[in-house]
Amino acid sequence: MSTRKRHWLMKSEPDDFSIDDLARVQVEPWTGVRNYQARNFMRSMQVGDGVLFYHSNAPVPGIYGIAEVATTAYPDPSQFDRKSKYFDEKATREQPRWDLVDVRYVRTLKRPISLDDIRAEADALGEDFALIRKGNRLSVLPVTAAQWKTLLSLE
DNA sequence: GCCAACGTTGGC
DNA sequence: GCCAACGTTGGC
Repeated sequence: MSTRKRHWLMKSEPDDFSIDDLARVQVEPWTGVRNYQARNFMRSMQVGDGVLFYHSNAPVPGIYGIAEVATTAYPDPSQFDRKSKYFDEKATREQPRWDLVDVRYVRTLKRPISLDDIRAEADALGEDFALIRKGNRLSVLPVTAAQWKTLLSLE
């Protein structure tokens, strides 16, 4: 099965895991997503899909780099780990609740695209762009090809 | 199934 | 650290 490459935006707190960390390790399992909508987006990802790496809770929140999806979704091991802060006692190996994908480093932006920059393009990005919708807290969200192009033109 | 209480996200 | 927004939980 093969469909066209899709695009996503994934948020990370840089104190926890930044684009520089991804550049160092190259490939990282995107652990800790505990929101069903975000999980479902990861389940629909395909290897090679483009990822905008977004820093949240940062001095300047925004897009700092590009990554790509390196695996399809599989169970997030931290849900079974009693010592992990992501442990979920309702998850079992037979019936996992939470999935993740591995993400591979592609490049760091020459110039980060700040949330302010992104908001300034709200008209071009459209009402449906979840990142700048009021109150949005999704940590994994879809980006259309047109939005991807618009965003990267701001670099 | 409703909804109040609670927890989390994330910008500021 | 504050707080608005929103998701989840659990009593009923």
